[in-house]
Amino acid sequence: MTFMTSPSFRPLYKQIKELLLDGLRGGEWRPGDAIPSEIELAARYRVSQGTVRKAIDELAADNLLVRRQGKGTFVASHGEPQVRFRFLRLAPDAGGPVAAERKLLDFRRARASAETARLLELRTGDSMIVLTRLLLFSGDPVVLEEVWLPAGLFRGLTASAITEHKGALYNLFETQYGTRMVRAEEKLKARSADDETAKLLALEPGHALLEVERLSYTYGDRPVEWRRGLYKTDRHFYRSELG
Amino acid sequence: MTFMTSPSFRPLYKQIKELLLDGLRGGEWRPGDAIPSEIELAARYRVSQGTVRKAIDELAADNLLVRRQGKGTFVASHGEPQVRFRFLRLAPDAGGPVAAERKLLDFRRARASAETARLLELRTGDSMIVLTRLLLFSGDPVVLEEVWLPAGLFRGLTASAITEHKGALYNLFETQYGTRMVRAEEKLKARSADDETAKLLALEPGHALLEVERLSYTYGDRPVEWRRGLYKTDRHFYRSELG
DNA sequence: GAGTGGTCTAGACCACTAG
DNA sequence: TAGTGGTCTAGACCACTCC
Repeated sequence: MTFMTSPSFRPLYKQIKELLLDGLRGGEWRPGDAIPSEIELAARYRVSQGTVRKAIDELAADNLLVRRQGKGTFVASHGEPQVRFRFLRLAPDAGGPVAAERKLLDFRRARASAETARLLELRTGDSMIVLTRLLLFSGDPVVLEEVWLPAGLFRGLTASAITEHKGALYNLFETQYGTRMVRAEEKLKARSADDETAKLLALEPGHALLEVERLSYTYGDRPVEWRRGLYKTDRHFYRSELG
Repeated sequence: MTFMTSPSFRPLYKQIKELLLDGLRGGEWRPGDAIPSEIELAARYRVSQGTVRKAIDELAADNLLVRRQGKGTFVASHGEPQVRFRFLRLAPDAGGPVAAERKLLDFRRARASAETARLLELRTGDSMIVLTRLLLFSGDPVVLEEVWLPAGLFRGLTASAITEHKGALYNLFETQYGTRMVRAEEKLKARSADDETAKLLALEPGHALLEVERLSYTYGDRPVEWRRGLYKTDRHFYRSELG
C-alpha cells in the first residue's frame, strides 16, 4: 500500500491519523481506554507498523493519546492529575501544593448572545448553561469565573451534579457527557474590580485583576466552552511558556 | 552501531541530538545557517539516516532547527518574521498588522541584586546591563519594559547599537553577540500603574496593567535575560494557548 | 538532473510491564 | 514468558527546490 501520486498528495500516516481521530470523536475509544496495539492497527489498516507509529506519534504530540511503554497507548483523560495543570495556569508565589476548593455560586440557563454564538459556532438565541463559581486556595477566594456551555451538549447537567463531583469540571464533562476538552485559547487583560467582584474576591473595588477569557475546543477544533475568569494575583501568578 | 545494554540505557538518537546541540552551542552552525544533510551527518556519526532523522525531528520540535523540504535543515533564527510572534504575545483587539515602534528610554549598567543573580545563575553584584524601553503601536504607548542582561555576555553593547538596529532585540543579540534565545518562561500578574508608569503609558495612575516577568533561556537551559514589562491592555490582549 | 528532506516498508532486536 | 511500545537499520521511492 504505497500509492502517492502527486498532486494534492496526502501522506498515508496522515490518513491513518484521521481514521484514529474518527475513532476518538465517535467514542470508539473513550478517555482512559487503551486503543489497539500498533501491530493490530497496522493489520487493520493494511499499512506497516512504522506508519501507524507515526500517526500515533502525532496524536501523542497533540496530547490526544498517551503512550506507555510495555502497557499500550491510551486515550488522554482529564482524570490524570498532571493534565489538570495544563489548563489551570495559576500558581502560588510561594511554592507548595495547590489544593483548590470550588464553590458554585450560580447555575442558570440563558440564551446565546450574538458574540457567544459566534465564538461557539452556534446561533444567536441558542440555549446555554451558565455557571458562576469561585475558586479558593486555602480558604482565600482567588478566582471568580463564569462558564458558558451549549445546553445541547450537556443535557441533564445540574447544579448538584457539579457540586457533588470530585475533580475538575473537565473530568465531569468527559466522563458524564462524552465531551473531552482537547485544547484552549486564552486572552488576558488587566482590569479593575467592580463592586460585586470586589466583594466576592474579598478585596477593595478598583483593585487590579487579571481577566482571562478562555475558548475551549474538543476533537476536530470544535469550540464547546467559553469562560471568563477574574484572577486575584496578589499571591498567585499566571504562568506562560514561550517555546 | 547498535549497542544498547541496559541499565541506564540512552538511545542512540538522543546521543546524536546531544552532538548536534554541541554544534549549536559551540557556534559550529549559526542562526540562519544550514546544517549538513542527513546523509552527511549519518556518515559522520556512523549511524543510519533514520537515526539522524529522529534526532533532528526532536530539535525541530524544540524550535532549534527548521526543516525545509528540498533545501535543507537550518538553525532557527529570530530573523525570520514568524518567530517573533512566539515571544511577543500581545495582539490587538481589532485584527490587523502589528507594527511596533521602539523607543529606548534608558541604558545603564548596574550590579545584580541577590534576586536577579539567583534567577540568572550569577553572583550577587555581577555587572549587568539594564535597558528601559517603550513599545508603541501606531503611536500609542502600550508596553513599558526593563531588560536585564549579564554584561559579560554582551560586551560592547551600546545604546546606539540598539536604537540603530532594525528588527527585534533578540535578532540583535543572536547576530552580534552569538546568544540565541531559545525559550522563555513568563509570570503574569495584574498591577495598578504608579505615577511614573502612568505618565509614560499615557494613562491615569491606578489604571490596571498587566505585569509580565520573563526569564529567557539559551541553548542548554541557560538563563540569560530577565525582563519585566507593564502592558496596557485597553486595546490589546495577551494570548496564551493551552495544549 | 542532482540534491535535499519526506514517506513507507520489512525485519531485527531492546526495554518495559504484567501475569 | 508473552505482549506492548521503543530503537535501529537498509533500502526504495516520492516531493520539493534549484540549476
